[in-house]
Amino acid sequence: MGDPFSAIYAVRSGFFKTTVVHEMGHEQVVGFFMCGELFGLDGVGSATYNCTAIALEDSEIVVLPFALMQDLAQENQAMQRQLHQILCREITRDHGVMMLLGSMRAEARLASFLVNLSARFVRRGYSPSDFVLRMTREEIGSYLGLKLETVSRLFSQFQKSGLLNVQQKHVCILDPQRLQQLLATST
Amino acid sequence: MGDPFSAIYAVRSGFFKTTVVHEMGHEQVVGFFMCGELFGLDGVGSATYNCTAIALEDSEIVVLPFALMQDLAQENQAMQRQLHQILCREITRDHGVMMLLGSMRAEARLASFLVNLSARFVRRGYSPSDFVLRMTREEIGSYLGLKLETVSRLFSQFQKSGLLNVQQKHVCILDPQRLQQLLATST
DNA sequence: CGTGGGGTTGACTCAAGTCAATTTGGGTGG
DNA sequence: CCACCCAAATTGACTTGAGTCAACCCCACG
Repeated sequence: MGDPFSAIYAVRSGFFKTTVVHEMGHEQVVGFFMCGELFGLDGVGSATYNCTAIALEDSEIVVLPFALMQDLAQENQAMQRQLHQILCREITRDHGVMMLLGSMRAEARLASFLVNLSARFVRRGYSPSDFVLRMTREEIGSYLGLKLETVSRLFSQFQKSGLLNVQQKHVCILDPQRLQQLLATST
Repeated sequence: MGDPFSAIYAVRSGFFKTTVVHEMGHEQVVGFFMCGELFGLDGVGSATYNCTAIALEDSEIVVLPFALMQDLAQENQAMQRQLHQILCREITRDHGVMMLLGSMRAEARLASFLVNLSARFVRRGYSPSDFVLRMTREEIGSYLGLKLETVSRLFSQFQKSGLLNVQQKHVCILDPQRLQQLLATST
């Protein structure tokens, strides 16, 4: 954050979080990015980045100089459309998170988070039901607008009710169906 | 929402809200737009709009066909940059809302909302301290992740503590300084 | 002049936060 | 290789901020 904007970044391997900081040191996670996903888009409009990105494990990224992308977009219509799509998808993604933070109960938030992760893993050819979280409970909580204790309690509760198995960072989803249904649990 | 995407919209006069709907009817306000602001950006990436826009009073809009804007951007570098900036600003704006929803107490959320409105009014040459809300308590609540009763109570509380005067939709900010300080009230 | 949607207020409830004690497990240095 | 260390995670007891439910008021509109 604050660095002059010059490029956007594609995750080649590994796992990242992005955070924004509020007045006076309070910080919040605004996104998690895995292989094949892009971050740094928030800098496009301003002279500097508005987020800080942090690798949650050893990772590799591809640097995409934005000036170059703009030139390509100017020459090539398909490329331009692609670029706009990328920016817009970030907007839509954020709206989803706003929805989650604004109107879902803690239970539904965590369920939504897990369903989302699962979908992203499966798209990459990993198991949809068996994965390792790269982030801490505190980071999950920050992203979901919850305290770390609440996140921990919810994991335990989900486990007790047979939805999944948790062993620290290792999660195994047992009943994806019921997890999905939790999302609809209205306020 | 759901209509085929074709254009973005600039508010020429009046006031709009945009909403997204969650599984099964539950709806949330994701933005308010006044004179000079743009909405409909959420449709850029997909074939259809992801939000519904609703005028909160008699309003006029300028329709900006997106295909046309893309053509212009392709010819003109400054135009292209402008367009990217517009999209990105929406992302940054959303991050701000995520921060608000994820980590601020009810009091701070409403204060933030009022400070933001005030800044936008003053930029348009209106009074920063004296304005009429075009939206209901319920819409404010939906946007801020609060219930309408909570919003109403907060207005009363702010009034009692001399921060502002409220008379239904008419708001008069008495102590902008202290209102600003409320934002820092950490969780 | 009645009607109804929006707003206000009070009493009560409960989901999530806070504080604090304890466990787990990975990583490090002797 | 083992013992220790410490950050992360878990769990319990208690508190509290915001939600819920319900009664009532205000005022714009037909």
